[in-house]
Amino acid sequence: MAGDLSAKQHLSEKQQDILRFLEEFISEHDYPPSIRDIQTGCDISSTSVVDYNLKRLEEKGYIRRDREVSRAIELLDGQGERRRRSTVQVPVLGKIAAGIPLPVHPDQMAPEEVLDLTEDTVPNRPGLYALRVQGMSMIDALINDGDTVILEPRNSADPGEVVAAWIKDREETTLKKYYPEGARVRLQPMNASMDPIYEDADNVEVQGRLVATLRSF
Amino acid sequence: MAGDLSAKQHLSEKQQDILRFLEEFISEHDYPPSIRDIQTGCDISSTSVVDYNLKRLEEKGYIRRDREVSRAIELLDGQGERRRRSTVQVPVLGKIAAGIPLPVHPDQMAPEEVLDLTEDTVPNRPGLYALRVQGMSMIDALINDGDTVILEPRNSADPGEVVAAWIKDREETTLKKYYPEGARVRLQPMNASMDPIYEDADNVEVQGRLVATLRSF
DNA sequence: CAAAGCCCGGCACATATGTTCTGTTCGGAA
DNA sequence: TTCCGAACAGAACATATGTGCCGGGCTTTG
Repeated sequence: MAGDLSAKQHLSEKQQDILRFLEEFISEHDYPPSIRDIQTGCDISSTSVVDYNLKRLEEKGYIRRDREVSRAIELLDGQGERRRRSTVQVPVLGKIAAGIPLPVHPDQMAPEEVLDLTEDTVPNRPGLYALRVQGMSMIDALINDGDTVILEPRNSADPGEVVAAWIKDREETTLKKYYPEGARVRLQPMNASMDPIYEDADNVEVQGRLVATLRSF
Repeated sequence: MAGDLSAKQHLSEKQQDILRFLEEFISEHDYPPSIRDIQTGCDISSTSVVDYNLKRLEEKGYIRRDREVSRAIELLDGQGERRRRSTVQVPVLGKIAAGIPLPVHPDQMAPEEVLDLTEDTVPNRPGLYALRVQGMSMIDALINDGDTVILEPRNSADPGEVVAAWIKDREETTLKKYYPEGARVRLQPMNASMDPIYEDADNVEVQGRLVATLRSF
């Protein structure tokens, strides 16, 4: 028990109780409880006891408080890191299938739905949007029917980035790794066992960069 | 303008300003601002003006307030639905590669990292854990090197579910659709163009159910 | 033009809420 | 025992914060 460096510092039962209550309250209300909310919620006899234990929790890196500010409690992870990362709202602009181009002006479209994602899922960049994949035309990009792809609007790409490319003469959008090679472009499937295709640079139009893919079951 | 059921109701510039400030403040502090915070943050002359516009925002379904409670503002989506879904903490328990079994007792392992995910990414079920995929042995499940898989601990599965199955005599974990067929089990790759494999039921051990996969670029 | 309604300013008020002070209780150390 | 610090009780205090009221400018409507 002693000298256990990596272990969480000891929390009294009351402190664990408070921590649980904080989580529950916040997830229910979207704002933190007041000291008296905690008092009644955890059956504690006095506000000073709550305050006392909150101070201990703050010392141990489980919460952060702003003095004099009501309900100013942030949940931390026990090592002083913020636990509740901010979320990013990503509009779902529609479906994508082989032969259907991506939306050209994502900003102007009315989203049919908005995804709430954390930065553990997608990096927070401006203009991100999502599309539902319909059909299996992108199986060579390891993307299946029903998956969701997150894209960042782009007109060009650096070599090696995964892009949504509109191939003009085929009238088709494809997701591939992008390698410009002089007058032509090599488009490499994500599945390393598959062969690349080559197109004239004129024939390829970068429409966006692939940022993430999601699949739920 | 009248009778437009689906459209968002008109928001004054000041109201949009307040809404933006709310988002910004909450994502920065993890707790909502007070009326006076909004006042100074949006350069509004009086608390009553803030209050007035908050009332309008509440009527229009963009926020919800609890009366008499300080900082009790929840963000809604304009149709009365909660916008800030609660997040789920999913521990990353390690890597997975061909030939490496899944952790048997996920609860007891110390996570090397914790993912913060919304319910738009994974359903909130107890015991979820994540693994980083190493190597391309799961390419037939449309899962690539570097992907993250989210699993739910399970000892059995319903037909058609995607499971992590330990195949004893091969000493290998595989992700496939699970179809029990009498004394044997059909394991169907997720890529519909690939053929299923068949194993004796005795030789297959369900270790978990695949809940989601994530890929970032 | 008057009446009505929307939006705003300024201010005082009530209360919601964090803080602090004084004690008390309980174990373990000296 | 005595001493001391951690944890707890209870209450008073100070301020942070939501609310109500009154009035004014502005537009709309008749």
